Amino acid sequence: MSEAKAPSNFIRQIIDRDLAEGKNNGRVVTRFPPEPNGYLHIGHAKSICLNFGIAESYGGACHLRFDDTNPEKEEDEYIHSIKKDVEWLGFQWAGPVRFASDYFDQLYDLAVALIRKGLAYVDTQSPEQIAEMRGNFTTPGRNSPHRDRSVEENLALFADMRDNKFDEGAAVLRARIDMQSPNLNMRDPVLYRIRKKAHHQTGDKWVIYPMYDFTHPLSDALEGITHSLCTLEFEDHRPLYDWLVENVDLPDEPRQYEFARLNLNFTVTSKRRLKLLVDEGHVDGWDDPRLPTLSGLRRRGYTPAAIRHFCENLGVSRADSVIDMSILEASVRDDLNHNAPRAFCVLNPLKLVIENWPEDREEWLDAPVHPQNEDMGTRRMPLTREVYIDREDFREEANKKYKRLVLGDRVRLRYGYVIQAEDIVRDADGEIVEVRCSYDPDTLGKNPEPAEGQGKMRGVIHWVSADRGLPCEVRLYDRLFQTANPSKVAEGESFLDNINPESLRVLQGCVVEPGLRDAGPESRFQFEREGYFCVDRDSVDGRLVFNRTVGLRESWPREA
RNA sequence: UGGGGUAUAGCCAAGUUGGUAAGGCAGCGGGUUUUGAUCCCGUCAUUCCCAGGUUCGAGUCCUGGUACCCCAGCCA
Repeated sequence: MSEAKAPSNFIRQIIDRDLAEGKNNGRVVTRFPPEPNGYLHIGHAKSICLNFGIAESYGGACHLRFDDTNPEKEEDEYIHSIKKDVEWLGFQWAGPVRFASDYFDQLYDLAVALIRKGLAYVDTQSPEQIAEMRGNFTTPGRNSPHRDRSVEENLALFADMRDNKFDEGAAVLRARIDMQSPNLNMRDPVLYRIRKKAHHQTGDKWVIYPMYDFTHPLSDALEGITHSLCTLEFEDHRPLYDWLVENVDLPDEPRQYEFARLNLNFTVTSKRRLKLLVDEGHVDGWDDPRLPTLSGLRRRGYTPAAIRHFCENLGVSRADSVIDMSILEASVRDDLNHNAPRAFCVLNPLKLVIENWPEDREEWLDAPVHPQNEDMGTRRMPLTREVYIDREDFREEANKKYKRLVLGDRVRLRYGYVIQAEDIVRDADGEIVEVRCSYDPDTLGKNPEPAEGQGKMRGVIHWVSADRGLPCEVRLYDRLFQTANPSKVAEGESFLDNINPESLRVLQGCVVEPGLRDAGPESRFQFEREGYFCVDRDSVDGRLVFNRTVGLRESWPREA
């Protein structure tokens, strides 16, 4: 796969300009700040590629920082999976894994400093009162009766909050900004709230937890982040981000820039919805191959390179967009086409008996591992009297557009001999259970002489020895949802109603070439003429399970 | 309804002192091929949300509209 030089985008232009102006002493430091409350998905990959990609190409650094300010939703399991996914994509964060919770002490001190400046106060109104007083789009907010408490009183109250002297919800620390602001985020936003819940990192040390709006800009400043990249919905928060950076006494002044999040059609990328699909068992866990989670894509057979290439080709802009699933699929096809070893697998076996082939003869044929890349070497496959071909590759009769085996016509067994279908055997129900054929011994590696009375060579089909082939299971996936925008639902319906009932088709009794006996989970192959597949972790010794990553592009007329 | 944003091909997306519409995916036509794949070649916006205006010249500037997205958590 060609090394894509990261295309220009408005963020890189900002950085170029900053560098030209000598800002930040020439440093470029970004961060990827997931909340450990779910698994990473393809949308996060865009952010990861952007942040790490920028650090890489500017000789800067990118931090991995867990934005763990809400102990009610966060879990260790997510921390592990997120680290694994970032590494799997091929990125390495600078320095240690960081946590916003690492800064809880400093954050507390900064909050105290804000109180001292008269820029923050403890509000002991109820949540309902606070919401009511905040006003709405058309009505300005009204000042809290506690807005003008003395610094001393605020200091004491905030200490009481920390010291567990209040019930949950009984008090919050708020910034003292402007209740009249047309931007609701500036109407004295809550900075700290009380949550009597153990935290996965800090245990029960704290009963007060800082809000995202307070934590994020200050964590950025504390880490010396220069460019803090986030998605569009945080745009309205930027004035608050700037307010905090300005009013707090820290040397670095990070800047926030927003870009459009990635949306893919026919799937969902919201942690809430993904979690629901997992929790309600609509899918087989967070790594279900139908999910756009990174672990799901990995299990599906996607490569890190394919995902990175996909993200780099997307571009970065501020326009809302929905990318076609087909573009993601194209990226993995492109990668696997170049890099996946080839193999034969018959998905829907139909027995083919070569009548003029001796019973006990077993001929090991050479085949390239990759027809366009000799460096990948060769593989050997046994040809025996009885082989399996796909039912789709045989018809009693067909028009000339059909390039497979037809009764009376000839076809090549790929990397083997040319055969001619002579007869068929049916079972009691009239179903074809066997095709009898003859082979031409003079056609290995060369085309047959045109001869009288013989059918034409219609094409090439794959096959697997009936004696030597390995039985396996193949799982064919389709899009998880039937509608392009699953979240768009009629009154009273949920996105779950848009689930595609046929998103998974399990094929039993498939047969794969014997060379794959020891293939381990996540090894990827192109099953020639079928598509790209990878070994699923459900495989057990002696019985492989394959997931179809994506089919080959098919551009032939189906009416043939 | 107040605020903040965004509109360039079927889907993304470049376009930066106004100078005559990149690239990717998809599509279409042809060639090669022991994978109906790959690969190769060609083709694919007289027009940039709409309407006016400025200008020799506008996707880029001005004016006025329209559509869509985000915000009223003690979530992130």
